[in-house]
Amino acid sequence: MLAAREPVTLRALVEGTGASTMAVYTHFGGMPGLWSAVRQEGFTRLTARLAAVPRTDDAVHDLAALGVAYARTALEHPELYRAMFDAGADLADEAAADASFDRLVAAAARARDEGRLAPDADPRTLATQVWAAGHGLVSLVVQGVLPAEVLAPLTTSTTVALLAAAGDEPGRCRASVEAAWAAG
Amino acid sequence: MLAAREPVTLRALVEGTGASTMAVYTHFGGMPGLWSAVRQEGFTRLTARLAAVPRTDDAVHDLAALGVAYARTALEHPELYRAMFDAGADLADEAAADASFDRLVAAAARARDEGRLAPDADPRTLATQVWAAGHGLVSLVVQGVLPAEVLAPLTTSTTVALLAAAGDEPGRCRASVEAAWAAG
DNA sequence: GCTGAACCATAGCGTTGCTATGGCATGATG
DNA sequence: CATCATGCCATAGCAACGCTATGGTTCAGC
Repeated sequence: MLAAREPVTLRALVEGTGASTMAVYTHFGGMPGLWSAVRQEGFTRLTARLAAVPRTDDAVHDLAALGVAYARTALEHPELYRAMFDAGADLADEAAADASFDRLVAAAARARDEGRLAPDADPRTLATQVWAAGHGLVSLVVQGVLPAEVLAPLTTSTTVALLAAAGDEPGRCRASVEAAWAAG
Repeated sequence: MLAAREPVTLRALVEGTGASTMAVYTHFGGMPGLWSAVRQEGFTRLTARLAAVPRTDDAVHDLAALGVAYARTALEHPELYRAMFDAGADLADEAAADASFDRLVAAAARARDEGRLAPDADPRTLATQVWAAGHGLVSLVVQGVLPAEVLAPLTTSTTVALLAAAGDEPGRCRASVEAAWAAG
């Protein structure tokens, strides 16, 4: 129903499944609980996608590859992505969302430890910047404000700008990030 | 009702106004039309806020000041900001939103023309990057994912990174952007 | 074979957005 | 001045929404 852009109503949901509306309440405790489960599933899929990103010997490439996987996941199921970041929604298992973010922090830390970034660069700050910028671009694309074609080039240049500001050599950085987008 | 975080229902809206539900339909054509008008009002206010940003002789400072005004406006009325970028909503007058963006593009173009940025820097691309990154940070703060305290420093460093990548001298750039946040 | 708990189908409540209808102004026209 | 046309809104009611109370069904454990 999300993919078909149909309004997700309780009655339409159980229609055809042979179950009645009560089944939703016994299993999810109501409509908000169902949405919470949907978001949970979204973050679970996202975490699985990020976990499947292979580790290479280029930490900056891997950091960018996480961003690529993030964007691809979001664009594959835009409605799910919007549901994940829907307002006024509390996530039952916040660890799922944190796990994805921690992977980004770890990649940034590795890039720093391997000498690609300045020694005083904060991986957490950098990861937050990359994530927020990517989230902003993906959000605008997902809801049609920006065309999908600009996502790759804009995310690339923004990521390169952030990493270069953190100490990486711009030319080498751009090569790593562009390789990640080409591979993904 | 937005500020009080009450659910905006048609019946609750007309209660106390002496009018009936039909008034909403004659003036707005229904509930979607009313939300469209709310978003319109949001963009109108945003445009007014950005128009009130004074022009100095530092184009980079002015560009950052637009970002500060944007963030301040969003955080003052978080529910209005969320409504403005709500999914599945078509804006009646798209020119209002474009007007705000054009101010950002103009500021970037001025920075380039005054020699702060590289001659081949594209103002439109840079403006889109700054806007998307700011939108991402503001969105995450507005819905409580990130704490409000990180907005100023993260927006500052991201903006500096993007402008530095576009050719500005990092130290001078940071001074300009930080001055904008201190003034706003 | 009995008991207790878990689960769900049925029916119905209150509220939602929305529409059909009719009454009441106001302003132009003869 | 009388008449009609038009725009606006109050009333009443409809279909659909999320949700709950109730009772029937199923199945594991003793």
